[in-house]
Amino acid sequence: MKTVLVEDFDLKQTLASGQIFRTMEHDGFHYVLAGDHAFKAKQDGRKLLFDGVSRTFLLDFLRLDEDHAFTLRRINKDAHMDKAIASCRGLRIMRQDPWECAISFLCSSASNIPKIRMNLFALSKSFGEKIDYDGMTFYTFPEQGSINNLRKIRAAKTGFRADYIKKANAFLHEDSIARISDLPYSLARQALMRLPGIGGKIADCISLFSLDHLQAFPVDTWVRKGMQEMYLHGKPNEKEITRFAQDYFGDLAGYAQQYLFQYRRMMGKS
DNA sequence: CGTCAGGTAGCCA
DNA sequence: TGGCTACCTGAC
Repeated sequence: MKTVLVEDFDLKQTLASGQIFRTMEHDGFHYVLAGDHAFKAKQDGRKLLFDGVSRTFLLDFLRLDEDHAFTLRRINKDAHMDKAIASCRGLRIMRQDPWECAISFLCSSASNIPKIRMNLFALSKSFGEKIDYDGMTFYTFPEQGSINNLRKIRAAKTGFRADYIKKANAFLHEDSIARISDLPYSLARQALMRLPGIGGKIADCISLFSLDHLQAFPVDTWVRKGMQEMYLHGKPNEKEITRFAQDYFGDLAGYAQQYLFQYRRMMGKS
């Protein structure tokens, strides 16, 4: 078991913030499946115990290489943010693989976390490769281009999203992903939105969680409600919400979104 | 049983 | 541009 010292980090909170879905708890550890990695981790105060991946991978994946206190100071703009930060302080935005992230959020439309999770475990089992880790059997996330059988995509209970997934599989090969990864935020967003099934919200999730565009501000139904109550009032449309958020929170708008959203979920508001 | 989800596309005014 | 609605499926 390896150890790394962490500051302003909360593993549980980070893994449970709706960024990734292929996780499970077992025997006091969090097991995380990401791409073809399987690892486990456990936090004890400032000590983060982990096994299964290199320290380099872990620090990058969990964004432990950034000065998080600085990030939090920059997004702490008002009393709402101050409260959210106080209760979610260790939440980090992870750095996922864009391909897995795209398929994950294609599964997310009009769905919920348990179901998205089920879809992704099923797709991995169907198209990925078996890996035995720590006495358990897991599956890697399918390689780019390999999710190419509509019948099997449907068998993963993806419903009306199945065609979107198949088309994304055809388009998102190594070259196109590399090209999109090199684009600035607004162009990457536009490029992603050319794929069927990817609108503004999903494009923003992919931008924020896998392309290092921390200014991306995904607006889903919960964020819309929250922003309406806290900042905008009336009936703002998605464009107005986004514009406000990016003006107000600046280039870390996505971080602010994660905190407001997570805080709201913790408070159990609906 | 209906209703409803962490959205999007397609259709219509 | 703005306002509908259908869409698979599982969970109340």
